[in-house]
Amino acid sequence: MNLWSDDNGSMMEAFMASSDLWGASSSSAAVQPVPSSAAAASFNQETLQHRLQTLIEGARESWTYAIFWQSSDDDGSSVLAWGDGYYKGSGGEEEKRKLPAASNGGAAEQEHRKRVLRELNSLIAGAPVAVDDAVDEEVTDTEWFFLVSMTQSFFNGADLPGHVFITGAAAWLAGASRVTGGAAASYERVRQALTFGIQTIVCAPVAGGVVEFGSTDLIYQNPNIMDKVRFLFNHGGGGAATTTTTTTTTTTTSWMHDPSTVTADHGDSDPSALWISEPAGGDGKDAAFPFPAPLPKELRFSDELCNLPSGELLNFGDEKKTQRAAAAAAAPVSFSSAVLLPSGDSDDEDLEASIREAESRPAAPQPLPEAERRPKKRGRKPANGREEPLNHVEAERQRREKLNQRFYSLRAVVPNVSKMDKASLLGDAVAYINELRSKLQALESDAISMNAQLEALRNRDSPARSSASVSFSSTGGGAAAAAPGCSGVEVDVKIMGKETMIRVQSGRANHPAARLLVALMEMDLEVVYASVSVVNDLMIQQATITMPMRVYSNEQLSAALQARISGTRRPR
Amino acid sequence: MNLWSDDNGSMMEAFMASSDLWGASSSSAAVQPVPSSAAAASFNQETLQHRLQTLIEGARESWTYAIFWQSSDDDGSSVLAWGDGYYKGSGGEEEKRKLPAASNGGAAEQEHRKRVLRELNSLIAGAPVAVDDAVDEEVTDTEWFFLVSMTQSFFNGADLPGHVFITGAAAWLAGASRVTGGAAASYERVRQALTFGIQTIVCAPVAGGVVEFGSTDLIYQNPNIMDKVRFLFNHGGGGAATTTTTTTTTTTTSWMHDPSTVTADHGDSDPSALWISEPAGGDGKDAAFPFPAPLPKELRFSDELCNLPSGELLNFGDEKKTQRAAAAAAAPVSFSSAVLLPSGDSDDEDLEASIREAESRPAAPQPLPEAERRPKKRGRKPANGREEPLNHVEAERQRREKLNQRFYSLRAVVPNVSKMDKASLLGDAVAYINELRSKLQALESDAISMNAQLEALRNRDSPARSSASVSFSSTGGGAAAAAPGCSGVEVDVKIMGKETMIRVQSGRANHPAARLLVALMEMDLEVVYASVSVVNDLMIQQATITMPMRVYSNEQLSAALQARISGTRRPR
DNA sequence: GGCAACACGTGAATC
DNA sequence: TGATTCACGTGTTGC
Repeated sequence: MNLWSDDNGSMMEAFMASSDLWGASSSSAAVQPVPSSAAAASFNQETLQHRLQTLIEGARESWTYAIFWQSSDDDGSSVLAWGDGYYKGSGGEEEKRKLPAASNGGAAEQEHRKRVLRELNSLIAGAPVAVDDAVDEEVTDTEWFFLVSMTQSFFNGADLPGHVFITGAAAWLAGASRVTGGAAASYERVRQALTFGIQTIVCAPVAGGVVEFGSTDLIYQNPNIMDKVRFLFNHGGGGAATTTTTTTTTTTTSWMHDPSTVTADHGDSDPSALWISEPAGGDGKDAAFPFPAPLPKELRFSDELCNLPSGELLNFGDEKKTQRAAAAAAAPVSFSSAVLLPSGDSDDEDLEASIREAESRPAAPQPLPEAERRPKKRGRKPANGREEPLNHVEAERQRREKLNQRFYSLRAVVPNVSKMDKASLLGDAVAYINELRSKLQALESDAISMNAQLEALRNRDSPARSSASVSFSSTGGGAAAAAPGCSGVEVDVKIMGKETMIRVQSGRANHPAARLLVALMEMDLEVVYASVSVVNDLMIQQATITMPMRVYSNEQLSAALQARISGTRRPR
Repeated sequence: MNLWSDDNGSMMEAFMASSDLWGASSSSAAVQPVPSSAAAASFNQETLQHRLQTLIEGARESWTYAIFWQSSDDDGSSVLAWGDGYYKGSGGEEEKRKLPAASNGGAAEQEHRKRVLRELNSLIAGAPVAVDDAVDEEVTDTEWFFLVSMTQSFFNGADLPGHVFITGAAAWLAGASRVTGGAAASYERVRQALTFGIQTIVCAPVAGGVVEFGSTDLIYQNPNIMDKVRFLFNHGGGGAATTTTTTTTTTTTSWMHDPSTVTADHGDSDPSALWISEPAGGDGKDAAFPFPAPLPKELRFSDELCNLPSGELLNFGDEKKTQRAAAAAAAPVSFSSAVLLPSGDSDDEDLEASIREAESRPAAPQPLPEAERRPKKRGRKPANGREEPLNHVEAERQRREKLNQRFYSLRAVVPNVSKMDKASLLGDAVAYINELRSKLQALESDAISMNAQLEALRNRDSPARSSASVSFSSTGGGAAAAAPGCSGVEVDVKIMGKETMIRVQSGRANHPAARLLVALMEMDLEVVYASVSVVNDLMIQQATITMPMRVYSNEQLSAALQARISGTRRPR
């Protein structure tokens, strides 16, 4: 039941872009005014709309909606306001029947909703043309909840999104229908969601705001969707380990980067956070929901997940797939109504597509449906005639799926990914690995030297030390007047007992003094005296350092300093 | 000029697999016997042959041959012997003309070579049938060099491959023709290569042996091909940072994992080693060689390399592309001769393919060839009729190329990749990142605790000081002698015209000198004089800097320095 | 409308 | 021989 599928996608974009007009609308809905929703267009590196859609549509759970709450903290107090949203609707056929009967509040409420929608529609369409009978469809609870959300905002950490944004800790509320009196219900938004039939609501902090998504189903915590959030809403800030679980019924368990587990199952599990599922509760009122209670996570085996039961990994949101799923609900209906309302006639002509979509989503327990699942390609030539390629196509689909899954995982562990595309991700991953590695190397050498110092300090009580030797540097060796191609940095080191004298002659460019001192710092050598002088373009440094218990040899020292001073790397 | 293209590839495999017979052959070639070449078939996770071919064929430079020297150190002494090889030949048309005239040694040598080849051929074909006139083609120098290589082996680090294998450091010898008396010529293999017209020879250590490849062209060092070596010859051992440059004419420069640079140009440069090109020399006798001297590396810009001049990144060896290139030389010739000899008639019927291959390899300077380059797809439906998709196809090709390049780079920095496929690579990369991260975290906490211990031990000797400690060891601190705000750092700044005098008085702990100088560096203030002295536990720094055009005010400067010196952040 | 990025179906090659 | 991986050309979407 997909609203604004591709057919009216542009219309929806206009709808979203014009949301700043809403504050001026004479909407009679009892909601607070929108503070500054003009931010929707300012976040433009791929439309938010599309990312939300990707997030929701690709998931194997059936999420109902997704919202990006955008922070606009230009003024002192931060405020989260509607950034963008995507409404998918719940499962499909039961929504129309169930919800109006349940808690819709009767005719008056419906009339109210319709009136508001009419006004909104007229705002979008520019003129109030022919939208009257467009909204005589019933407005479901979740639709209404979603639409009303557009008008809401949260100041200074207020309510659930605000809290998540301030604390930087994600929240996953599931099964709240059974604990309406619980702690989470203190949030107005959660309470509201509950009354409108949302059973699961998740808020995750992202760059510049909070992503909230929810479902009328009971969905237990799983990391994949959080990976996806991080991937799609690339938040460089916040750190990669800020997510935390908060559940209404279970204890909070945060799990940060346990490498053993991640390494054990080879990157298929979420590397940044583990969501402990709540085993109890949830009388999943939607019996068709494919993941009963302790959803079958794929922590199955270590090396490769090539031999998965087919259909297990089909959860990557992509254009075609979204279209495919959306095609089940795309119905011939008047244009402006299609924007806000799902068409009532769900008996569409594209029956196969809906069937396929319905049976490809629930991870089919049988190994392969094989003969069914007609591909029903959209705009491709089927090359029909063989039966072999159908299987091949499926296999290839799964291979791509797996690859994308891996990309998600990689994205989740690499911070500061510059762009969203795969090539950049790979490049950034490489850079990140190198950064990590060099950091590790630096730390390791630090640790070694510290260890040596520690040892030295400990052993200083017992007077059995071997110092005294005075050796001369090996680098310069008299001639060595800046060999061709070399960097023109001369380093002389004289170790004299506990103290060591260092003389460095270099150019004056690139801050050699800072380099020398940083190098000494990183080797944990304390400076007792130093002088820097510049004559013409030559810089001459002289330093005396203390090195209790000769941690480094003469050669090590001079080589290290030489490298650090003449190196291209700029210490920071 | 592709020997053993796909058409006779199986024949070539048989040829290679039967190489253990060679020791028993009555070959009259003056070469040492092969010790144990039966290893060719033991390295089976993708044929070596194919990987060598991929390595060579995909590169943008025109390599002539590639050899895998396999180590068989089952017995105590290690020995490198012929593992597998791939011969591509040089450019093409000039080979036949130039080489026989140059140094072939005349008719006697030719007769000798032909006789050896005949024997080899007869060994392969099983019976000496009709191979007589097959080898009346001239045997070029490089072909001969390659073939003779099959019979060679290197004991215990002897010669260039042995040395590379023992030291684990790659070697890139280029332009050696001008320095025949140089150090590299002490290697017999290099000398031999030179005499047979090889101008560039590269040896890289890989898992279980050494990959050697060479060219009759002068090819300067570039990291891409090394990435590819690492990717194709997945060496889990050896570490990813073992490569080192050795050039006959320039000084050796090794460059290990400089993270700043890698981060700066965003993973497009080779992350593991930088090959300094030799700017001089190289009267590139092949004028058509596309990369003149300081080959245009892509260290061009920082963020993304989307807008490359098209055709820049075409260097990934792949089946189709290899086939395409090979098709240029596949000529109708007798079977057994085609195995060892290129057919003489280079005027092939597949003219378009050769043209396309010839003009797609040299990175075309013009933005896009546009109308030319007929796709000439092999088994695909062309959907001809439009002219738009041709460009699209090219763009897509380049996108894939870039992605693969990134995969190579990633592969190069991730050790222990379990399998060769992309999905495993990604998974392993994720695991590796997490491993690194956890290691780093552990080390960091170790460092903190060690630092605390160190501090404690140091303070035990002279219990008179808790003053001025800018200790960042927030962990053990206890009373945290360094109260926030009063860090015990005094900064005086006097701006006097262009020069500015700075005086800093602080504790001696935590390297305040380094902090000061780094702060100055980051504000881009050049030091003309500085002195650091320590009296008791007090450090007094004095510095004179130049500040043309008063960029900072007195207050800004002193505040910034105060913050940086007393801050907890340790500059790196 | 060009262009970049992506997923898809498909042919081929490998094990 | 079936499974799996890969690159290619193509359609599509969003800027």
